[in-house]
Amino acid sequence: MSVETHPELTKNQALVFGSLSDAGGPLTAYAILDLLRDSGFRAPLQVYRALDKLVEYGMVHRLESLNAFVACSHKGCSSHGTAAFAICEQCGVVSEFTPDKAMSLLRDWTRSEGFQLSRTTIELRGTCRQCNVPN
Amino acid sequence: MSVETHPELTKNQALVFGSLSDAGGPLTAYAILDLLRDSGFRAPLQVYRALDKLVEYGMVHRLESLNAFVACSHKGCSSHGTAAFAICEQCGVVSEFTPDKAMSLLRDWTRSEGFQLSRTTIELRGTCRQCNVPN
DNA sequence: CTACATACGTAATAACGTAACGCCGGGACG
DNA sequence: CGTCCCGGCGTTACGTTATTACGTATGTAG
Ligand SMILES: [Zn+2]
Ligand SMILES: [Zn+2]
Ligand SMILES: [Zn+2]
Ligand SMILES: [Zn+2]
Repeated sequence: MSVETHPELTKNQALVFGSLSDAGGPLTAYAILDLLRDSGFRAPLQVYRALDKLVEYGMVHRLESLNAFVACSHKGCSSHGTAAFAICEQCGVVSEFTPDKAMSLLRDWTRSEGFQLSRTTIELRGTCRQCNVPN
Repeated sequence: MSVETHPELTKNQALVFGSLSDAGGPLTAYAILDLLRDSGFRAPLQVYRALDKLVEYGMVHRLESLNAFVACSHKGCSSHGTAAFAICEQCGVVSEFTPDKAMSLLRDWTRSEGFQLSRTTIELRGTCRQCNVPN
């Protein structure tokens, strides 16, 4: 993986990334917009443009099954491989992990099919340990 | 049109499933709606309600990264485990496969975390063999 | 008959996402 | 210096995806 030291964030990118980091969990683009109205945000595009860059930089991940975005849980966001997410349907907590062995098997399949892989989405839905306790 | 096996489908469910089967690939809910206007469909909810049931029956899968739906490629739709999808970004072809070994590793992770798994989304984006030919 | 469950039809609205326009500031380069 | 280009930005308007709310019809159990 190339070591992507990435340029200073623009003001809007920093605001959006700050919102996601502070939230400590997933936010939709429109939720971010609402959080940033006091900072001058007025339209969805301002959020989506910043999110596009942050995703490109690997600092933010998109959760396809939620139509939401979450700050990468890796400190400093040094580049990492494919991320996977466990999403609790009770409490909404999202845990990011790196499914290296599973990815290796998926890549075996893509190679055998001649499929050139560019991006992988792995999202597990269920109930986290906290929400599982019988009470 | 298409096969009907499995639970007795209602008229609307059969129409939606037929559209997806005939398409041989993913369709959005609104694309299905347009296809079925001549059959009397007038509103998105008619499509979404049918899709909900078809997904519940395992006859249709939702592609989260496309906001689209696809008929299960297992003819007869005998029950199967978690499905995974390779989506060609050039030609749009979607290949369904069963990532049993990768799922087993993902389940190892969920067990170790006490996460109770209910649904899994695995979607690979890239370029299929056809679209990869040097030419 | 009543109560409940399931499917359905329709209208309206919410939630998510993008196209198109123009403006501005900074860097390349003649 | 002037001019060109380009990335980021702000705004309007629009397109796409999904749900809420309400009412109807039908079948079945008690
Ligand atoms: Zn990450
Ligand atoms: Zn939880
Ligand atoms: Zn399937
Ligand atoms: Zn292709």
